[in-house]
Amino acid sequence: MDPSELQHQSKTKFLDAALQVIRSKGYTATRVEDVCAVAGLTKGSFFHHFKSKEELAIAAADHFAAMADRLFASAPYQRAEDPLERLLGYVDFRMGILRGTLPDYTCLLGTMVQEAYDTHPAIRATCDKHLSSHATMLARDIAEAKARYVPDAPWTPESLGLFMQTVIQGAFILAKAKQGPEVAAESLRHLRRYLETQFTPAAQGA
Amino acid sequence: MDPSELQHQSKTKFLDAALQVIRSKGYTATRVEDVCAVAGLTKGSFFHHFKSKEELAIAAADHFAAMADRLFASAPYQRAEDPLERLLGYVDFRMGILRGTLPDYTCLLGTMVQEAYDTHPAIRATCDKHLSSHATMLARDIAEAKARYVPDAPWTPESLGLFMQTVIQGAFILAKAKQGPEVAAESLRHLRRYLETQFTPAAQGA
DNA sequence: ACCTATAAACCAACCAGTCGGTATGCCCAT
DNA sequence: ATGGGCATACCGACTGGTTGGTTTATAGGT
Repeated sequence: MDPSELQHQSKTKFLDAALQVIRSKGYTATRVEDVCAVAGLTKGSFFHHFKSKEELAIAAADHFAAMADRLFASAPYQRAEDPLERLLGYVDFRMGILRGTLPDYTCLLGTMVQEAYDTHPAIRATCDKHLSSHATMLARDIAEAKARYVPDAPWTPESLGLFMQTVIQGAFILAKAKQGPEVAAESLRHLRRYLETQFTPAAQGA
Repeated sequence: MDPSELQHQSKTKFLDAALQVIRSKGYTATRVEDVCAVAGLTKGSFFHHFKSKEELAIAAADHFAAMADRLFASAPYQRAEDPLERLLGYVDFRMGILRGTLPDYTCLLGTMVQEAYDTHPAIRATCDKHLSSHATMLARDIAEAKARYVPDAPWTPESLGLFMQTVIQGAFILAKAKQGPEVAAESLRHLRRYLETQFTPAAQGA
């Protein structure tokens, strides 16, 4: 086996373990040894691959964002020709992945940035980068749909993309409070309804 | 000075300090001694008033919710006769209180529940209780406005009240990521626009 | 021989919670 | 009115478990 592939394997184990543990307990309460236990490796190996716990958090954020990018890039709704259909497809798709336990579907970036925004600037910056880039991805479809259906709508594509992120992040908080995805799904339905109204010229308010 | 008032003073100092520190650093990263330092009191006094850090968190959540209740109960928009005007007034009012630093205007409940939902069931339950009760307060105005303007709208008042909480909580996450309230205010503008469309009979989609 | 990955024992700092003690004020019996 | 008993508020040194990070050692591939 290629040694760089071996490294890759162990590092990936740590990163996957970090996703799971941090999304359950938050960044601060996550112990390096928790991550090692879940990864099935030891601290010696951990500090061979990461120079600190904070570096793990940043790498985990990158790892998470890369996974999310692949997930959405390969989702079936992407094949729709109509940008609005893709946008609504995105919301429906997000509703569909609210499965399993809370750590399975909540967002690592939102979890970490809430805790670390003031105390760990590097983590905050990384979470911001990925959250914003996800919103920008949405903004591309939004811009296309806006040009096609409601060119005079009173919002920018960027702003609406960020609003979609806002709803998703808030939905996870309520889901945690209520211990289940139903309230999150219901919020996504409201979001979908908002998008429908905004892209329907007849109904479009000021 | 009344001794019970004295107790009240010190306990309140701890609670106010906890609001500030936990909203900056999160629950886990908050050290009891941080709270003591901000309160200007000592650990001995702290553990005289609270039996554990977790009990502080729960008391702080209650304290925060009570403050918020007073704040919104006495806000000027409450005087409007029209329930829809009160609802939109609420959103505008929330936009208006996005002032100062992030710990000044973000929500203790959302911050704590995100971190503690899995590890501290009692904290989770308390946060849920207050978040839900705030949403229920909104749902009262929503129900009145729905009856008056859009009795056949396709959502329940409870669901829309929770959605408003969702947007607010998500807005704080984005504000933390981007280090300022602008993105939160922009999300509240989208929320306001959604409310306007949903309470305008002509524009109301299925 | 050398280098990477992993292991395991170890260390020093940190921190929630404890404990012995002081101060203050109230109640009530004398 | 006074002094003893008692409860409450507070202090700050201390403790014991925890945990991020280090060090030393070993296995195995080249």
